[in-house]
Parts: sequence; C-alpha cells; structure tokens
Amino acid sequence: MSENVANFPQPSASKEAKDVGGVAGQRLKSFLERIERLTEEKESLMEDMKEVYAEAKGVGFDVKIMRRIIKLRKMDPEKRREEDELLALYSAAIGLA
Amino acid sequence: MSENVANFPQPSASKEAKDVGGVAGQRLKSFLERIERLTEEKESLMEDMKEVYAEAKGVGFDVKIMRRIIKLRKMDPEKRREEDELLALYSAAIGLA
Amino acid sequence: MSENVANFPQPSASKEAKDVGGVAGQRLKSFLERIERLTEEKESLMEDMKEVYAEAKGVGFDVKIMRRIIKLRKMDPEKRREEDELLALYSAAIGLA
Amino acid sequence: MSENVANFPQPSASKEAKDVGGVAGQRLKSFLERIERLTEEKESLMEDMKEVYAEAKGVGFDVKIMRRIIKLRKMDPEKRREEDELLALYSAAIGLA
DNA sequence: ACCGTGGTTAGCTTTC
DNA sequence: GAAAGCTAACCACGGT
Repeated sequence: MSENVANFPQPSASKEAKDVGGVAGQRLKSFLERIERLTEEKESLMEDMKEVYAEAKGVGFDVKIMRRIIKLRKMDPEKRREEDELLALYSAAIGLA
Repeated sequence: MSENVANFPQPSASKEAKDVGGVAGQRLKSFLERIERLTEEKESLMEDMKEVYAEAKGVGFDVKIMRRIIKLRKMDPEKRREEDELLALYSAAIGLA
Repeated sequence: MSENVANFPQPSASKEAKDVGGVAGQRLKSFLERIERLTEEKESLMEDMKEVYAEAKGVGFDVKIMRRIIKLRKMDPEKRREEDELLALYSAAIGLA
Repeated sequence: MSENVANFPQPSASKEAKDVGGVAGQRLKSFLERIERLTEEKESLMEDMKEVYAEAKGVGFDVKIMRRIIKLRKMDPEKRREEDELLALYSAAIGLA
C-alpha cells in the first residue's frame, strides 16, 4: 500500500490558512478544475441525449425499447448469439415460455 | 476460463421440450427458486424499511439526514476520522469553505 | 412544504450534550436502530443469494443468464410479450439482425 | 397514456423485411445514431476523467477524497450549511461522535 | 395526474 | 477469483 506521497508539507506554523498545501494545493486545484470541466461537458452531452430521447418519444417511439436496441447494437454479435442461445436453453430446461 | 460444465445433455432428439436439460433443469429450477425466495424476503424487509422512514418523516425527521447518519454509524470510526481529516486538509489547500 | 416539526427543542443552554433533543433524540435513535436491524437482515439475505449464485456457478451454470431468467420470470407475461414484439418491430425497421 | 403514435404502418403484407417501418424506420435509425454519437463522445470524456484521476492518484492524492471535494464544490453553499447543521443536531441528539 | 428529478439498487468492469 | 468502484436502470417522491 502506498502512502499519500502528495501529503502536504504540513508546515508546523503556517501563518496563512490559504497557504496550507502550497504548491500541492495548486496542483490539487488544477486536477479538480480539469475534472469539473470534463464533467460539465459530459453533463451537456447527457442533456443532449435526453433531448433526443424526448424528441423520439414525442413522435411516438418507446424510449425503453430504444435503449434495448442501443444495447443490442453495441454488443458483439457473436457474444450476443451465444447468450441468447444459452438463455433459450435455460428457458426450455425450466419450462419458461 | 472454465466452460459451462453444467451444459445440458443436449439430447439430439428430445420428444418433450420440458425434458430439455433433464436433471440439470431440475437443478437450475431449484437454484432459481431459492434465489426468488430470498429476493421476496429481501423485498419484504425493504418495504419495512420504507415504512420506518415514512413514519420518521411523518413525525418531522429529515430522511436524507437520517440516511447520512446511518452511513456514518456504519463506518469504522478510525477510518472515518482519517478521511475527514484528509478532507479538511484538501479543503484548506484549495480554499474551500 | 412542511417544516421539520420534529425540530428539537433547541434548549438555549443545555448543560449536557447528550441532552440535545431529549425525547426526540430517543425517538430518532429508535428509528435508526430499527433501520439498522432491518439492514442487517437484508444484508444477510444478500449474502445468501451470493452463495446460491456461487454454488450454481460452481456446477457450471452461467450466472448472468440466470439473472436474465429471474428477471423474465418476474415480468408480467403480457407486458413482456408486448415489449418483445415492439423490440422485434424496431429491430426489423432498422435492419438489426 | 398516449399510444405509440409512431407505430409503424404495419403493412399487412410487406414483401421485404427491410421495408418494415419504412420512413419511420429511417427516423428511428436517425435517432439511434444521434444517441450513439453522443454516447461515444461521452465515453471519451469519461476516459479523460479517469486519466486525470489516475494522474492525481499517481502523485499521491486520494481519489475518494477528491470526489467528495468535487461534490461539495458542486453543492449550493446555503443548502450544504443547512444540511450539515441538521446532521450535527441529529448527531448530538443520539450521541454520535 | 403526469412529468421530471433525485436517490437507490443492481449489474458490470476493473483492480488487487 | 474476490472485492471495490462506477455506470446505468429502476423507483418513488415532489412539483407543476
């Protein structure tokens, strides 16, 4: 297990609270801001997606089914075929319609 | 990677669909029923929990805060202390109130 | 919106920290303990479920497929049929295998 | 409840399976592709975020705490203050450290 | 009464 | 292979 090597200098007597961390503080802030920027962009895209779904729903498409389709299209065809086969086998074995 | 050793016998000519799997089918069914039974019990408990929260809310307690308290009580005190300390350190370093 | 009617008495000068809340504190504690008891039982059941899945996996069943079966068995047959039909319709419409 | 107004024409005798849906099929495909494009972009951003966290971790920062900080910075300060106050009140009431 | 939002839970991925 | 963290689906609540 690695210790927090970024542990702040822990100055025994810092006069200014804002100095806590010093350079490390700047570094941390930078990381956080990068994350926050990316998060904003991500949320923007998620908004867009919601709008697309809403529009599709507005013209009568079933969103839940659309999601299933998206998933299916994303899957490897071979893997999908195998899983479906196994599902059919299990279903038959227990008498599930 | 281990193959599905429980692969059903795959009789080339089973007369009855319900026979697919045979003994394995019975075994599978048993597993599924055990899971389903446990799931029912779990859902019953979750219902009970919801009722407790509802009652607490009814007499004016804030459910969200209650959940936070539950979480805190569940945490190892030492670990919690360490995390809070680190949080305070980081907060100070970036000037977060 | 209702205020927190359970707001504690907020004694202006409580000598003992443990007196904060008084009767309400007792009430809160009781709620929390009920929740925690139920949570324990729930987690125990979840452990049991994990064990069942592990056992099934141990004899060669595919856990992921088992989960799908469980879901299917839980669904209303009519609703399931409708969804599958819609899925087939959409799939055909976009030329998905 | 609104019916699926986008229900496909359901031609009683479509000669070509790929014709199912016709115009609606094109429309659906378009929606799906828009979603998939946005999803790709989102996943790319998520990759970036993971890299930032990995880099931060690499120089010794605690990722879990960073996430807590991000959350705190995102919260409305006033709301946060209120919740913390309530948490403190409840904690005191039940004698939680 | 429905829509939208927030929170919780379950499933999947990845790490150890 | 087990455990943890993250993501996506589900659900219930509050708002309009």
